[in-house]
Order: sequence, then C-alpha cells, then structure tokens
Amino acid sequence: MKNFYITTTLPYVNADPHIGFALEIIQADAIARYQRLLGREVIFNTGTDEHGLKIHRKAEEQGMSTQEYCDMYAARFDGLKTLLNLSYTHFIRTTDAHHKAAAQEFWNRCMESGDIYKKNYQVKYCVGCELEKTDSELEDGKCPLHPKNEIELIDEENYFFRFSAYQEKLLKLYDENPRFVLPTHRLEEIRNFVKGGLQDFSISRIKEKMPWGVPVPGDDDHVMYVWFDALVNYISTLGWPEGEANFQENWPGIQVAGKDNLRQQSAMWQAMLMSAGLPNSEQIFIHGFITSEGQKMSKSLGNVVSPKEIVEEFGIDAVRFYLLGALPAYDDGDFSRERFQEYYTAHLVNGVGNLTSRILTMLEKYADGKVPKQAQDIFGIQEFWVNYKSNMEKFAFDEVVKETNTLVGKCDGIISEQKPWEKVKNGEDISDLLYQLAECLAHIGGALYPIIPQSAQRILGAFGLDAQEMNIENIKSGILQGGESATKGEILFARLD
RNA sequence: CGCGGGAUAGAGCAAUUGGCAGCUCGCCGGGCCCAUAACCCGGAGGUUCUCGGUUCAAGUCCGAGUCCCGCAACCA
Repeated sequence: MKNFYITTTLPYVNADPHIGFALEIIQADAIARYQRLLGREVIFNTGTDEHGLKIHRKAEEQGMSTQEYCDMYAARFDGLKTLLNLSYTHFIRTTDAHHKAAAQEFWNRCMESGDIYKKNYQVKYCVGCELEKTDSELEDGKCPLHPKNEIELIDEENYFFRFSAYQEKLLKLYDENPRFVLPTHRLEEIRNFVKGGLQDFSISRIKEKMPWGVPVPGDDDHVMYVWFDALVNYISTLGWPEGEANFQENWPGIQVAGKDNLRQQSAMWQAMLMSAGLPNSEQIFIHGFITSEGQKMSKSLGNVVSPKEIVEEFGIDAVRFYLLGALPAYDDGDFSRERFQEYYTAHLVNGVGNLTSRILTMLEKYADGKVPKQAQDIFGIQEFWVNYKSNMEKFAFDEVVKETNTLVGKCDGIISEQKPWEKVKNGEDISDLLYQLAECLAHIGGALYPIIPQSAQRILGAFGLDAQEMNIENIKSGILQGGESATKGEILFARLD
C-alpha cells in the first residue's frame, strides 16, 4: 500500500510564524495523526521557502548574509514542531543543495517538453522605491508610496512557462476529480479561473538584479523565479529525482494551503507537473484566513495574533482545539480572546475534562479503580466512528470536534439519568454502566488524539492505553477488556481565572 | 453585466431531494451531589437582508435589488 503523504505549503521566511500558518500546519498534523491511527505509514512534509528578492533585501537590512538570515528563520519555523506539538517527518529548505538540484532537473524536464521559452518582459519599476511593482501594488498606475513619480517600464528578457498550453488539460483534471480541490467552491473558483484563459508566466529573474535564487541550468545570467523552485519542494523532499522508488511509494500526496494559494497549488503547480511528465497531486485542501477580533490581521492595526504568545498563555492543546474546532474548516474564521476562553471553558474544562474526572472518580469510588467486565455499548460508538472518519476525510475538523463534544454530552446525560451514586446507595450493581462509560471515554480519547494529542494521551493513559498502539481502522466497542486499572491523575484542563 | 463566498436568536454557526427554524456559548428558573462552582432538565429570545413570484407548503426554488468579505494573474 502506498504511503500517505501530506504537505503544507512552505512559509516564506520574511516574517515570524503567523497564526494562519499555525492553522495550516495543525490541520495537516491532525490528518497525519489520523492516518497513523488508521495504520498508514505517513510522510508529513513542511519547511521553508527561502529564495527571492524580499529575503535578500531583508537580510541586507539586518546586516546579515542571506544564508545566515535564512538559517535563523528556518530554525524559528522548525521550532513550531515543539511549540505546536507537530509530527512532521520532513522539513525541507529550498536552499538545501538537493532541493536546488531537483529544481534544476525539473526545469530541464519542462524545457525538454518545450514549455520553457525566452521572452521579452516589461517590468514595472518605481524609481522611488527602487523596486519592481506588480499591477496590484499600484494605485491608478502609480506607486502609492511615490505617486509623483511615473512608473518606469524596463524591458528585460525572462524565461516563461507555457501555462497557456495547459488550459484543457487542467479542466480535464478538475472534471475527472470532483474532489481534487476541497472545499468544492474552491474547485469552482479555480475552474472558472482556468476557463477564463491562461497566460504564460515568468519563471526567471536576471541574476545581476536578484542573485538569491536557484541558477537556471545552462544560463548563468538568470536565476529561477521563487515560485518555480519553491513548488518543486513537494517532490524534492521525497528524494526526487534520484530516489525513484521512494518517490513512487509516496507521490502523489495531499497539499494543504491557504486560499491565497489556490492558483499556485491547484493550477500552476499542476501544469508544471504535467509538463515534467509527473503525476498530479492527489488532492488540495484549501483553508480560510483567520481574522483577529473581527478584523483583518495587520501590523498597522496591531492585532496580529502570535502563535507563540497564545500557546504560552493557554497551552498547546487549547490552541489546537480552538483552531480546529471553533473555526469553520472551509471558510474564514475569527480569533477573539473572549471566544477562545469561552470555547476552552465550555468544551475542554466543563466538557471533556470534567467528564474524565467524573468517570475516573466513579471507577475509583465504586469499582476499586478497576474497569469492570465488558458490557454492551450504549453510546453508538460504531456510528460515531463512521461519522468521524467521513468528516476527517473531508478535512471537516470543526465537525469532528462537534461530534466528539456531542459524545461527551451523551455521557454526561446518561450519568445524570442513571444516577449511579443513588443506585450504589440502594445496593444496585452499576458495573455495566461503569464499563460503558469507561469504554466510551477511551474512544473519546482516541478520537481526540489527532486534535489534542497530549491531553488525549492522558485520557488513554488513565486506562494504560497508548495512542501510538491504537488502530482505528476497524474500531468498535471493546477496546477495554475489563480489569484494567483506572487511575485518576491531575486535572486535564485547568480553569482560567 | 470580471470571479467566488456571505447576510438565520445577543454572539458564533446548522438546517438531506422545498415539509413544524435548530445547535453551541451567553441569559433566566429548577434539579442533582459522581465530577474541575462542574453536570442534567425547563424557559425567554427570530418578520431567516429587502421587494416580488412559483407552490398545499419557501431559509431552501425563480426574478429584481441592497449591504459585507476575498480574489482579479507572474506580489512567495
């Protein structure tokens, strides 16, 4: 069986990790962990995109060599692994020697296909900024920072990629794979874009003006434009082109990206793959953006949410739980402190956390800290997993969390209804109920593992179970055998002040 | 008529093929004492953006309009 391969986009190292990227990589992590629970071997890739003019300039500003600058940022991004408790297996940097060689090989293949050619290209240049400008950076055809200066048009020769040749092929790809891009409205969006006609895009820059890039094979005067080299990371990280066997075992994979990346991932990169004679990606999942207190995040508004700060304040799992559960998986969502605290208290403290205490305490008090003998499931556990899996396959993390919360509520409801404490006083046997509750809690622990790994492991650990050894492929009631000792540990989720 | 998304309770969101407008949080009242002042039950709160149409029946379908948010290409 082919390995499961998932990758994030590579963040550009011109700023510290953004909460939006934290969302993306946590989503990918949840999927990766879920697939491991299914028993699959998982390749999970992330890394850093390190070429381009902006980075070169930024390094200059800070008085560092470009490589030093990149090293510093790459380390900072790799630090997310610990900060967010991520399980990625590959971390690629586009300045890695192997990646650069792969990008050059990719270029050669596209060249052989006849899809790369040289063309005159007019760069719009603002003398005030001494920078190239794109149309969307201009207001009324002028640089907003230097409106008095006319924009100069500078002719230069660039290499172009024959994107226009791939319109029909891309449309066919979308038609044949109705779930190629999720959510489906994003597929519609890209389909419309492609239908509207494609223009070839520039894939190189003059080295003299922009030295920080992968050299174009056979032309010392040019370096690759960052996009072209960065996209190749999805396969260079797998060892392409050398490790053909390894590559075949892993490619194609699932790519997680933000909505700003829809075109690059689901059209440009796909056309590039076709040109190089390689299989297309398996699926692209597009997530939305996070607003801050209802507004677009921006440095000037001072409302940028730092993943580091909120993790330090609330803990990893609280942050993961909010990002995956409280934000709509397919659309933009809002981060607000108030809502964050509300959500945390309602579902983690009062929900899962409190239920765990209730059940474990009852096992201690009424069953000598031992799971009673097996009894028939009363919580619809099998059906729960069916929904769980179907939601995970659709990246509907919010639904996954909602279903899990509902199961927690069911347990609370049954406890209130059955009043085990009363039955004990009356000398009735409650061991069946205690087993059912313990069993259900163990399933809740398994279900939450991809979402909040640490806390979920603590739930499972109370019964001596280990998430690493769990397999949910054919899971049904009965993962507790009866007789396990159940130990109530520390409180799972501390109440906020 | 550039493309796409959206407008439903105070907030955030749901409503298979048209079929009693629901969920979470918050608010009010009651219950319980296993639990992290947690949990359970009940209640208040809606002209589903507007106008018109189709239908026994419209949040859902059709037409017109208003308002919000992205994107509009080589910006990583």
